[in-house]
Amino acid sequence: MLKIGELSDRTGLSAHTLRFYEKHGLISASDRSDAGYRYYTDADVRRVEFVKTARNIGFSLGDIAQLLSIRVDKQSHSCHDVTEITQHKLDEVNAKIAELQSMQQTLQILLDSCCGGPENATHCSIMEALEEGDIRHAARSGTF
Amino acid sequence: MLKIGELSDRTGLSAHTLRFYEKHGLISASDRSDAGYRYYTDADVRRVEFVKTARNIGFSLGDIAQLLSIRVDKQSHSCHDVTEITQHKLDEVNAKIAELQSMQQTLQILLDSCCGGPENATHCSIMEALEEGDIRHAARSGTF
DNA sequence: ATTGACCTTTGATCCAACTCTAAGGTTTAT
DNA sequence: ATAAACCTTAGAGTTGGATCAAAGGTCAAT
Repeated sequence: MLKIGELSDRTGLSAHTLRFYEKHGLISASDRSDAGYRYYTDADVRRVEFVKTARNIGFSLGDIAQLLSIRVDKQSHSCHDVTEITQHKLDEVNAKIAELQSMQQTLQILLDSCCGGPENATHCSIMEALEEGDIRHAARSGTF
Repeated sequence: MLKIGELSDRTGLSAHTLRFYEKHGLISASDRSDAGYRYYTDADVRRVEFVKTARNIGFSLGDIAQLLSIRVDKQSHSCHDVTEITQHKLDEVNAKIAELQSMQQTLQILLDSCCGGPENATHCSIMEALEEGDIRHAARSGTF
């Protein structure tokens, strides 16, 4: 049985983060000491590792909650349930990539248009382009 | 002289957002009525459009503040100053794209490995991969 | 017995870029 | 004169994923 600090050492997630995940229903300690210390079993460790792997791939905590609910009762869920979550995430990622590629192109065009030298910016073509506003459509939604 | 609602109509930015930008020093009204109503000139409109264009490309408000300070005194700034901001943004965008492409690949591999059918998830290869944790390195930093 | 490392909780703070609310004052048209 | 549509401010809330602080309780080693 591991205490939270030991679980933290083992998983590389901070104790803060582990408590945060618990608060959000992703993980829990199998037992508590009289003083309230969390004690984790090997099964708990595996669950935390599962969360960590999913998070590293890019799944949100909400996605992970869904994956965990499948994990604890695989019988009642289908492969389709799992691929649906995965496909949805992939769609999100692809949309974000497309958006960023649009920015990338615009930025590259701007850079290509400007000398980038020590000349003063009175006739800087980047500044002119921003002034004109005749920039290709650039998608924008999420924060970046 | 436009009131904030008229500027909002003209630029497509909400009055809330215009006030928000003002609070953050990006824009301002050239004048105020006795009652405190903001009044905007054509020059103000051009500045707001500049902000909007830069924002649409993907520059952060902080970046835009820098670009604006160049804009008001182009003499004292060089093309290099402008390309530096732009290049920095491009580097950020490229880094983010690389990260997302890593996620994309991982997700695609997972999807390819799974039948996605109505079979129960007892032997789902996606679940197994998450369980094993032997997933290729996936970069992670910002929120997504 | 005391030091220092650990653990507990609730609740606050951070980031960016808004978005909205509350509670009121002003302007314009009828 | 009164209603509708506008405007003002300070400040709170949103999202996601942490991250930290305060104030204290517990435990292992010396």
